[in-house]
Amino acid sequence: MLGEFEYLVISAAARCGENGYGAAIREEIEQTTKRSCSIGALYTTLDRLESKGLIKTWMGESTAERGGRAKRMVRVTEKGVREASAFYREVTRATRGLVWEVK
Amino acid sequence: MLGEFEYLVISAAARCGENGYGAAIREEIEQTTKRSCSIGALYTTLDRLESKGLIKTWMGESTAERGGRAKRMVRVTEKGVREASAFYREVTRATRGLVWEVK
DNA sequence: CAATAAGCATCACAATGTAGAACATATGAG
DNA sequence: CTCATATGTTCTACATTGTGATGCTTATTG
Repeated sequence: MLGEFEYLVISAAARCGENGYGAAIREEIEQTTKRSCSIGALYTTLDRLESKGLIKTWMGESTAERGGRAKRMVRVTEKGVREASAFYREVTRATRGLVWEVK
Repeated sequence: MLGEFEYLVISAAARCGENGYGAAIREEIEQTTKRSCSIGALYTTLDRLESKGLIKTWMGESTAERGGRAKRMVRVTEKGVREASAFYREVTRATRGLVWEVK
């Protein structure tokens, strides 16, 4: 089963779509979660997700911007979608009937 | 942040309410997730959740049933509710706008 | 008291989470 | 043309969580 952070990464990558790459995904995560995501955490997780076949990555070309170094592009695979979906479903099921309100 | 399995355990415990104890929680998890939950996984996690103050456990009294050994009763603390809530909210946020359908 | 049932604790190891330093490569300034 | 600065990625190390197997306790039943 996916871990929670792995889920965050896959979700962010999916949201980024066509132009998903390392640094952008990181920003996306920070925006949606409102907490900081360290560089290391991100790339380590990308490596693991790729080796499990849940995402596919490849080096893009460098762009003509200052510091426009080649980016590591990311795409979520079908298997990745299935796993993410399963994770979400499981969390949803586990929560069914609960309210999580502090009484 | 809570781990995924920790979330399953807290949720199950919350659902069990008054009569939540080790073995019952385990069954609850197996029913909602449809997959098996090993004994070790459960108790190890209960220990960790308790040491983080997310649940409180205590030994109940033994009952007059065959093998009616004393049970380890479990109650989710307010802190536990907050954490579980935060976990759920984060997963929900990360999912916003996504559909998770295999195209 | 032996057999069996229900439940719990412990240990060991695998998988995930997380931070930070180091490295690479692009442009822009002078 | 080379130095400062910006964008991005790789590597390394360690902390936290996930998971299964095995064994220990304490209860009833015959």
